[in-house]
Order: sequence, then structure tokens, then C-alpha cells
Amino acid sequence: MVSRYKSFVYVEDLSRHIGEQVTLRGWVYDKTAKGKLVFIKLRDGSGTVQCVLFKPNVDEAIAEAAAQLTQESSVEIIGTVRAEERAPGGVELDVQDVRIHQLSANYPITPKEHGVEFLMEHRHLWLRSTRQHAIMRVRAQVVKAIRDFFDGNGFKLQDSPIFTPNACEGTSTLFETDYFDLGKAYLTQSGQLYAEATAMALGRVYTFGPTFRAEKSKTRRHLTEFWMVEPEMAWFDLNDDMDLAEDLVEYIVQHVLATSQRELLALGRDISKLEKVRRPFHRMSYSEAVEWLNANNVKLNRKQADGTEIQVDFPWGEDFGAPQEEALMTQFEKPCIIHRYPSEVKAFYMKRDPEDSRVVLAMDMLAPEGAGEIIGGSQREDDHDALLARLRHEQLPEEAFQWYLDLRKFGSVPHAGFGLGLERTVKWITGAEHIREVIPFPRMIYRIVP
RNA sequence: UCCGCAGUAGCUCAGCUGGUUAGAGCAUCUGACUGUUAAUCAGAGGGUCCGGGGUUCAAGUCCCUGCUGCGGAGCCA
Repeated sequence: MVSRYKSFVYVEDLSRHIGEQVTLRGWVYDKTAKGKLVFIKLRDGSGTVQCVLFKPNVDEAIAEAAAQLTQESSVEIIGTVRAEERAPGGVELDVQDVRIHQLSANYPITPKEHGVEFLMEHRHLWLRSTRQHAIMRVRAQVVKAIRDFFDGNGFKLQDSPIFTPNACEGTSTLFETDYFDLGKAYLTQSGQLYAEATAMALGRVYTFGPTFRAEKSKTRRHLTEFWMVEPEMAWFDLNDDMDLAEDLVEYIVQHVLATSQRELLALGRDISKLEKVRRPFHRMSYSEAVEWLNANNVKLNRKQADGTEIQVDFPWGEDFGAPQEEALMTQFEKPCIIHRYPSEVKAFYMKRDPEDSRVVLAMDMLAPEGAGEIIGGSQREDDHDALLARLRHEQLPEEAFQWYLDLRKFGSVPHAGFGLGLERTVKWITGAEHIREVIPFPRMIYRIVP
């Protein structure tokens, strides 16, 4: 028996059905009546099409049903597909029948403007709006690009656990939960440590899933639950790592350009800016970046003991904040990788630069147009004793890291990897103002509903 | 956590130096119209002015306090 759904026709395929009678299933996005005409904008998840009903052409009962329709009522509309130059999608439907499935009453989100708080409280409905719909479709394409890129380049997907017994980078930012008789478990901040283990088994791996940070960050680039893809590669050094990061980001952007023109147009995105995202990207060392900041008079706000703020030259050794990153990126139209950060501001597992012991072989990729950091990565410390010394220096619980130290005892090799933040990447590509718009149900410091 | 801003109709907002019965647009409902795209035109209904306390002859408006939300910083992807 052939499943019923195989005969469904969707709005995005209508141009292949011109002249045919089809049944569309969807929701009323908007309705206007003008005399004997009723215009119904129907959305079905794949797109939106205007359905035109001319009252003298149908039975009175059908005209009445059409007149009854309200915003977001669910309905089946039967009609003939017609090419129509005036329509945004190039086609319209001449309505022959209207079958109401459910009439919706007082749908809260109107085509007019709304405030952020109101929209966030109705996030489950807001997702139906044109702009949110376009963003979610781009998000799906970004995920597909990531998977295609790695799957097509010899990587194996090896997902890491969500429950972990220890922190990856300090304990202040972990969500804690009870774990039976074993004490506390924590929601993972990163799958990286596990990816290092699977990379030693499979060579090139990537882990892709949600990660959690209990940071009380309240900005337009932070979520407490966000998705991260983390490749990890045996035998890669920092340069290999940076090359791979460039290849990935170029691939993602070019894939979205190839598949999502309609969505980018709906979002009002300046496509010419994305077209410039081609290898090679810019690269500079942390030290060069500090020199640039000071040469261009970008100061650092520093609080004094008495509480007042003064502006000082940017000191070598300090980590960059959003203002510094933004200033650095004003000179570039494509992403820039900053590498070799001071070891003090970076995580314990990063390998020291053999040529300069003050810095580690780390790299961050900053996206242009004020989008900020989308990638953080490094070559990992592969020497057992050096790693143990770093663990002790950071006062991390040695026992919890025994298995991780094992990786440096049994066939240790140079290896490297990075993490790409999915939401930050989608925010940059879509041009969304706030990260809460690029994940269906954002989890933020002051919001967990819906 | 710190700094700043806001809360008035279903939504977005206006409301002056405290002074009559708190306003507009949209949305909703009724009517007109064969091409609307945020339609237009005519009419109707719609209020715990965030909660609590205070000052005053009089508070949406001033003061104190609480709650909620927004923007930014730090930290980070």
C-alpha cells in the first residue's frame, strides 16, 4: 500500500504543477476580502502562496467557509495552479474548494510589530512568522553543510556524552545534577576531551551536539544551551587546524548561498558580503593583534580600586573582549584567525608554542560584520608530563582526568581540533540581531519557557 | 554579578509643570467594494495605567520598595 503522504503537494513545488488541480494543506497566514474576491495567503511549512477565491465561481457554502477563515486556521484548499507575474513566488492558486480543519481564534501574533518580550513568550508561534521561518531553514542548511563537509572528507561522527563527571574548563560555569549513587554529574560544556579519545581510535572525528554553559552572560551572543561541532584530528598541527577551519567555514557559507537565496532575500541579507567569504582568510598572531590595537588607539577600560574607570593601552597578556574583537575586525571583510594566545588566558590542554613559551598553539576565528568569535581551537598538549603539570597548576582533579592522561601514555601523537558555535555561525550568516532568533527554543539566563 | 533603561487597551505606543469622564494606530466585530500584498472607506466594542506603601485637596504623572523585562559589560562558542 502506498502511503497517503506521497501524493501531497507542497507550496515549494507548485511551479511544477502549473495548470493542474492540487490539494494544499496548511495554515492561513493572512486573509483579505475585497468584494467578491477573497485572498488567502496559505503557508504549509515549505513556503507561502496566495490563493484567490472568486465568489461567483464556487458554491455559496465554500465562499462562506473562506470568509470564515482566520489567521492560522488550518485548512485544505483545492484549486488550480496558475502562473502569476504579480505573485512573489510566480504562482497563485485559483480556489475551487476550502475545507476547514480547525478555526483559530484571536491568534496573538499579527503581521504588525511586536516587542521582544511578547514574541519570546510566544516563541512556539513566532516560529511560524516569515523571518523566523527563513532563519530556521538556513539553520538546517548550515547543519547539513557541516555534516556534508566532514562526512565527505573522511571524518567519522562520534558523539560525546552529555553527562560528564568533570569540567573541561573550570567549574564555575557548569550545570549540576544528581547522578544516582555516584554523586554529581555535570552537563557537558564541550565534547572535545572525548573527541580526542575517539580521534585516537578513528583518526579524524567530529562530535556535534548541544553543550551547556552556566555562565551568567547576558548578551546577544550567548545562550546557556547551544550547539557546537567539534572536529578532532590525529597528526594535525595548528596550521593544519587553521586550514581545516577555513575550509569548513568557506564551505558552509558557499553552501548556504547555493541553497538558500530565497531565505536570505526574505531576511534582507546583503549577499555580496557573504560572497566574499572565500579562502584564504586573514590571519594574525595575538601579539600582532595587540600591536594593531595600540597602533590604532583602541583602549581598554580598566576599573581602579576606587571604582572609577580609566582607559589604558592594551596590555600584552590580557584576553580580548568584544570591543577589541570588533575593533580588530573593522579592517576585514572576511573572517580572521587570531592565533598563539598567552597561555594564561587559555585552557590547560593547549600545547605550548615550542618557539615562544609565553603562548599556546591556540586559534580563534572571528567573523566579519561584528559577528565576533565563531571558532575556538588549538593543537593539544600531547606530552604526558607537561599535561599533568598543567592540570596541577590549574588545580583540576587529577583522578577525573586519568583516562585523558592515558591518551598521552599509549601512542600519543600530535593532534588538534576546534569547536564551531552553530548559533553564532547562523547568526552571522542570516544577519540576525540576536542569537535567540537562530535556535527554535533558546535557553537563556532569564528564560526557559517555552 | 555590575551599570543603565523600561512597564498605560489583545499588540505597538502617546499622555506636557500633578488638575474634568485616560488617547491614537493596528488587531477584533458589523457594513461597502472583482486584484489585495501592512488594502481602503464608514461604524462599534475594548483599561487592575506592573504589585505594595507614601506625599497631596488631587497621582498614569512625584517619592520609597518589590516584581518582570530589555540593553550593555565581564566570561565565552
